[in-house]
Amino acid sequence: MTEPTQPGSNRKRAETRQRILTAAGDLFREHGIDGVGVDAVMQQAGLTHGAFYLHFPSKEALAAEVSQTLLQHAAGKWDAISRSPDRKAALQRIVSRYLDPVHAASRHACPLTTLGPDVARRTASKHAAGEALGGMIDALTRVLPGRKRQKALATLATMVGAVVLSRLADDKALAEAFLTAAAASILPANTAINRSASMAERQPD
Amino acid sequence: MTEPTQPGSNRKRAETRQRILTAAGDLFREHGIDGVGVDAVMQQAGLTHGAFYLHFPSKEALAAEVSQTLLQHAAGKWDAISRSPDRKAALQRIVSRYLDPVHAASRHACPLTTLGPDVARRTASKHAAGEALGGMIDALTRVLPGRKRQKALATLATMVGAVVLSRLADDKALAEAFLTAAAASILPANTAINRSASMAERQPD
DNA sequence: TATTTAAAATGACGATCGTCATATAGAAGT
DNA sequence: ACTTCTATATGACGATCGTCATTTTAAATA
Repeated sequence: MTEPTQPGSNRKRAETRQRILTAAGDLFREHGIDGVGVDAVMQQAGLTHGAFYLHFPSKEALAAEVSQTLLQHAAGKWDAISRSPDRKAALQRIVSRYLDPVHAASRHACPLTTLGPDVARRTASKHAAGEALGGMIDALTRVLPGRKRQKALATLATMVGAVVLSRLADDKALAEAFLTAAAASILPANTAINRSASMAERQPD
Repeated sequence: MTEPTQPGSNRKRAETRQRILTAAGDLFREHGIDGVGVDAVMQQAGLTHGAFYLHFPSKEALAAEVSQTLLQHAAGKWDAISRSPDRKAALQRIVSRYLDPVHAASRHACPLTTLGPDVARRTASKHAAGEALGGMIDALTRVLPGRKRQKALATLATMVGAVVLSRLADDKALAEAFLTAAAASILPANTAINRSASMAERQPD
């Protein structure tokens, strides 16, 4: 037994690394990647800024790994749900969670909607996020009636756009209207949206 | 004729202001609002950074006005097109231009797709963009079959999301697939997409 | 307990950030 | 030609940016 837990104290090292990663994930989504400095990330992780370079070679590398981690987490959840035998219920669950007003407005909203353009501008982040994005598309394809990939692409676009616009709307009623309109256009007519029934958008007929 | 052009040299002043505005519009869309400094904006406008505060009280105010201006420009174009008697052709024109692969990937893509989250984080910018956003929704409502506002909200979400995802996709084929999938889901089945017919997404059946 | 090793803290670097006080220059009006 | 005004340029401020060399702390080994 020369290595009880790991060669060195590798476990603690990995834990610290993970703390930095989650701190950055929260702050990046809230203020944008360029809106957050390395020192703010380290402070939130409970360390001083100098220790950052013990764990990551650069802020750019951190951004790439955050993009990947955040998106992989979302893709994993979708993947699990999408393997349910009741595909109709699975789709309903994915969509209504994604478009839930509280979740859409929160700091933990999908990174595609809070960091999309930021990631798109960074080659490394873009590439790191590629695989997870594919996973989300696959999960959506699996639960959509017809299982057409093209439909999944359009559906994902509708969901992402609705949350982006909902966050951008200055008026609360409009913010919710984007979400319910997107849900109505994706879900079959009979299934309703489940959470926080707000019905902010009223339309004759 | 005591004021041939304007009281002072107000015309030149307004021109300079406009140059700053367009320079900021280009740079912000390319690098994000937080990714561009005041001096970079002024340099692109052909001035030194100190003169900035002759025209704007702060970078925050500039960001708000840029958001408003860029979105108003887009809303104006949509509004004009949407008043065409041939509503079907108008819709086709708006959608196929927005989802054109060259335009979507360009530096001049819709500010909703390049600056959406940046604007959403800034109260002033958010509020400044509100009216123009309403104009875009109205224009879309006008040309959509049924003229339902709810449908317009979902359609706008699909368009915005498709361009965001297209810019984020690391693979060119996927980038174009998002755009054509969105167009196919918005436009009636018979109308086809007009530009740069690439057909990157192939699907049996 | 003494020694080795790895993680975190400290403090500094050059650059850039947003902001502004001051100086210059050039046009307008007399 | 002389004065007034206003647009722009200059240069500086404190703060923060990303990065890293150096030192301190603490854990593991002997």
